[in-house]
Amino acid sequence: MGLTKTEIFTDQQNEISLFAKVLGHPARVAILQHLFKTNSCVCGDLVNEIGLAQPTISQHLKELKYLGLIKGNVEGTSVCYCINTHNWTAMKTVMTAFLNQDITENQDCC
Amino acid sequence: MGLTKTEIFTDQQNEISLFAKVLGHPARVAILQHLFKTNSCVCGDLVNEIGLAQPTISQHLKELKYLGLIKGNVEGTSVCYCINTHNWTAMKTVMTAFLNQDITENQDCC
DNA sequence: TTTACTTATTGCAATATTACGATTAATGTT
DNA sequence: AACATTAATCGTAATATTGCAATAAGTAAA
Repeated sequence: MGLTKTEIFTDQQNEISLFAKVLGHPARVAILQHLFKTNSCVCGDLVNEIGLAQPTISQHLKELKYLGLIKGNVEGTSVCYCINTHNWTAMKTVMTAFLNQDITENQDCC
Repeated sequence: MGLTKTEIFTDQQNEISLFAKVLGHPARVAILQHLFKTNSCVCGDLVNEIGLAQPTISQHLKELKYLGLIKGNVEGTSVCYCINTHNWTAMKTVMTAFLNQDITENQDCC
């Protein structure tokens, strides 16, 4: 099937998994790290920085944009991409809450 | 192709994306949340709790185990699964460091 | 307007993921 | 041993993802 049954999970579970999924590819991790490092960036830079073809990078950027983690503005013939700090912070809040679930002393039972 | 070019990324980028990837399915998020909530759990409980078939749950458990986030011990005819707190903490450290990258004031340039 | 430059989109091939029925393996019970 | 119970594995179908060549679309400069 390859089709995730999202309807049987809570909105929260689906939200966490969607955020995690978009971070689940090293190219997208690399893109985000590069945007954090340089503050501002055009797509061409990313094609040079990362070793993937331009259409591939463009596709990854599209996914990051769809989830709202980055935004892009046209600047002449190129496009300036950067982190959407508001949405990044919101994502961080969701993910951190999940990662910081209480590990009680009863864990590691087996 | 469907084949990720891991060789062109850093070990850190690949590690982050692997952790994120395993969290990138709501069933695995739900399994982890259930293990956190109950401290100890057999697979049968998870099949009842989550609405997926037993082989599907078993497959998701296998992936979580492969990444080291959970461990399972045989207890009679059933298997007791629980969070591997040591590895969970290690994963949390890696992911938190990525999520907490500095957002400088120069961000949101576009 | 022609040319150059940059990014997006399309189309496609290859691999990966998700899900589950059927079966197997492993253990406990009678 | 025969049976019951539980989880893992196998096999398979359907969908998703990744990657890129080719092309299109958009803007700037000559």
